[in-house]
Formats: sequence, C-alpha cells, structure tokens
Amino acid sequence: MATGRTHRPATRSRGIPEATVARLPLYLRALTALSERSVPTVSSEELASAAGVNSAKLRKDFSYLGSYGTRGVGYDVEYLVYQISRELGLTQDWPVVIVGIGNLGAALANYGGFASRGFRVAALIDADPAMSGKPVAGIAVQHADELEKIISDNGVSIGVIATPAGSAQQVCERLVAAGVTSILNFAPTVLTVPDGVDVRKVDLSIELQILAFHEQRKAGEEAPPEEETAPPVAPPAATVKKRTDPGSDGDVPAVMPA
Amino acid sequence: MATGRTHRPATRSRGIPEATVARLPLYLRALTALSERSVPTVSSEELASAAGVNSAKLRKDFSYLGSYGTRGVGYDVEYLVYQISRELGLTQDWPVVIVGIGNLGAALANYGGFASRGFRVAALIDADPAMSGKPVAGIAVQHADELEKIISDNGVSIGVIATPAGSAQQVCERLVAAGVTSILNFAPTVLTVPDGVDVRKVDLSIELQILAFHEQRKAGEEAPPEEETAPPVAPPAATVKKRTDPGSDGDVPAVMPA
DNA sequence: ACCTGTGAAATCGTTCACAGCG
DNA sequence: CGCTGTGAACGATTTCACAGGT
Repeated sequence: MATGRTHRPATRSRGIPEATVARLPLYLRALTALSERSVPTVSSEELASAAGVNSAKLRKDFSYLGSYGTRGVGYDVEYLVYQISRELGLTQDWPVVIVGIGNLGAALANYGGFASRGFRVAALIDADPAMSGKPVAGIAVQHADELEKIISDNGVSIGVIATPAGSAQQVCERLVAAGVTSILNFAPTVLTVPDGVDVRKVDLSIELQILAFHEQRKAGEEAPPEEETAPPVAPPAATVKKRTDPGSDGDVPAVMPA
Repeated sequence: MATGRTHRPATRSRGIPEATVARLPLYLRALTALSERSVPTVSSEELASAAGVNSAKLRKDFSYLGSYGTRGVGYDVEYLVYQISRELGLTQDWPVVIVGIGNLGAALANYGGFASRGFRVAALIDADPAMSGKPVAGIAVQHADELEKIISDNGVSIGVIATPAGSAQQVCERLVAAGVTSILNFAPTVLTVPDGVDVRKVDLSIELQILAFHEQRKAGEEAPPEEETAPPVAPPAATVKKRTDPGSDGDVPAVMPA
C-alpha cells in the first residue's frame, strides 16, 4: 500500500527556506541564554558561535526575517527573541498530546523543554488500560478511547507519537481524523498522511547508524587496506530465499519496558 | 558541528553524499521488513515507496554504493541488506555507553532498535550515586567515576549523552578524552568538540518548534491574519525598519513585521 | 517491456566578499 | 572603523529523462 506522501508539499508562499526554519530554534535558544544574562546586544559572530553555525549563514538566515540588526552594532537580544518567537509561532499556546506512554513517552512528558516554549502537554494517552489514571509528570494518563474527544475538546493540532511501530500508523490516522495536522513521530516507521499534514520523525537508531558510518570511515583511514571480503550473500544468484535468521531485529517498537 | 571546523571535503572517490548516508538506514529498515516477508527482489519504485522517498532519489543513492541492481528486474533484497549494512558499518559490533540515566536515558537503554542493529549497550552511566547498581534494562547503572575505565575497557567509540544540558559539555569532554569519537547528544545544548569527533544531536523541542512554524503558517492561510499582542520590546532604535523582501512580494501569509 | 544507472538540468543551500549604514 | 545585509559565486542535492541492459 502506499504511495507515501510524507513531506509538506511546497506551499506556494514565498516563505523562509526550510533550512533556515530548522535553525531558528537554535538561535532562539542561544538568544534566550543571552537574555537571561541580560546581554543587550550581540554581533552575528558571537551569536553564531553560541549557536554553533557560522556568521554568514546566520546573517543570511536573519535576512529572510527582515532587517532586525543595526550596522556597526549587532542585534538587540530581546527584540530578536521576540521576532523569532513570533516567526516560529511560539507567542501562542500549542496544546499537544503524547500518545504512547512507555519509557519514551514518559521522558517526553517530563521534558522541560516543551513547557518552556509555547508547548503545553494537554494530555497523555495510552492504549493500556492499566495505565489509565496513572499520573505521569503530574498528568493522569487517559485511555486511547478518549483520543478523539481529547483532541477536539482541547483544540489540539500537534500530536506526538511514541507508541510501538506497529500501532503508529493507526494512531496517526486517528489523530489526523480528529483534527491533528502536525505530527512528531518517534516510532521507527514511515507514516503515510494526507496532504496538508506535516510529519517530522525522530529516529534514535537512524542517528546511531549515521554515526557508525562515519566511525567506520575514521577507522578505515588509519588502516589503508581495501579489503573486499566475500559477501555472505551472493550477488544476483536467483535462488529463492529461505527464512531469515534468528529472531534478530525486526525493528522493535519505539520503547517499551523490557 | 560545534566550533568552526568540521566535515570532510569529500576527498576520496569513495565519498558518499551525506544526504545519501542519512537515508541508508531508512532503506535498510524497509529492506529488512521485506526480507522478513521473504520477498526476494524489489524494484526501486516499491522500495522507495516503502521507505518514503521517490524512486529517482533511491536509484541515485544506490548508484553511489555501486551497481547492485539488475535491469529489468530490480534489487535482490538479501544482497542489498548486506551491502547497506556493510556500508553503514553494521556488520561489526559497536559498543555504546549511555550517560545520564534519567527518563530519557532509561528509554534509550530499553530501546530495542539499538541492540537489533550492531549496537550493544556496554554500560549505563549516571552521576547520581543513588542510581549506582540499579538495574535499568537489565544492566546495572555505574557511577560516572568509572567513565574512563568503562570506555577503555570496552573499546567504546560511540557515546550517547542524555544528561541535563548543564552537564553535557563536561561529560562530552570526558568521553572524548577517554577515546570516544562519535557522540549522539540529546541534551539541548551545543557541544564543542575537537576535530575528528562527530556529534549528532537530537532535540525534541526543536522538532516541535519546526512543526509549530508550519502549523502557524497553515492557520494563517485559511483565516485572515489577526493582529496580536504588541511587541513587548521595541525595536532597538526608534526607527522601525521596513522589511526588504528579496525577490517578489505579494502573497506572503500572515506574519510580517508591520 | 521493464527497470536500473546516470549524465544533465533544476533546485536548494552555503559561503564569499563587499557595499553601505550607523 | 565595525558590523549588517545581500548579490553573486559556489557547492550540494534533487529531479528529469533517457540510454543501456536483461
């Protein structure tokens, strides 16, 4: 099944580049830290270094927002905090629901970084009846049956999926049907959603695999040998495959108590 | 990237584009699923759809690895699983340590997706003495004092940081000094590392902020913009600048500086 | 007929370098 | 002067479209 559409379909608006949007939260965090230290202004150089990017990129990024700096001086910290917050939509309240309260869901519920921005955890939802009513991060977990009601009662438009991979698509569909239009997916699976719904995914094992790739390359640089070990599987041999080996892998769900 | 310099300038002919590397785990997951269903071959079209990308991209990606397909037929699933695993370095064992066993660290320790690939959780480390010895995901938590010894005894080269932001840089430095050269950072802070050390970060609140940006934009497209609270901070000088809009102007949605 | 592999074109993103303003 | 804002050069990535096997 499936022609999976997973990305925002390029709206016609003359918008801010996606790469820039992805860095705004980074700038915002650096600015917030400066603000807390009552620093009045920063140069692109200083702010860039605090955010871990280079100054040309930062200036270019800001140029998409408007001309908020002062030549010869830099940027006004407070003003920029406000402008970026507004651009990101953080000046309004975003109720979110977290579905799947396993280890990861609980970690998310407890994560301070949510509440500190405009995000408010409106509800925690889990399919396990044994979880219902249990308080996690000070919020009573509700049963999945309530999902639609919770979404509409709270005007939730952002949902976080932290369920096992097997349930993710189903949960996703219910969220979307109930009105959610943005989803943050922690389950290691590709979600198929209708046009107009945004999905971002966070996959822990993918990140590790990317690191392993680079790690392997580093190791290979020291030892030049270009070995070509014989593959355990022959190239286009055309033999029908037997069952896959032991209970290896299978992309275990996104976190569940062992 | 933390400080100014990072990334290799694609010196070798062996250089696979970073964007491609980032998708290999996705392909691998889709292939593994096919393998478990004993599907012998897939076309680029089928596999692409299972992985959530388009087929041209997938073919281009695979072309960087070599010519592993058969024209008129498609790709041999088992063979491709092996080739990608090897390319990613998953045919070897990668011991990892997780530092910071709070909610998130525990979730990571329990995450099946790690063990199912070449990753093995070699140790769980926490600075809280009260945690020492406690079993999490079947592994006894060890005290941070043991960090260096654990790294070297186990030949760990990949570390996962799940500590509070305040401790992350310090932990990072100890990991690096002890020999770790790849770090997956969950703490919401920019890590500064020496050359040769890779850092990937996963920031939950950043993902939500990006969603909020798009969510806000969606809302602005339907309903006419409504002016909200006046900026709590006035622009630096009394002079309010106009927004210099690069390119055309005209159909930008709601949010804009007056 | 079908599907891969890949140059070439189009698009997107980053960096350079400097004009212009405070 | 110092620092922003930005065209223009550059580089990376995606998409097109079709040549070339099977």
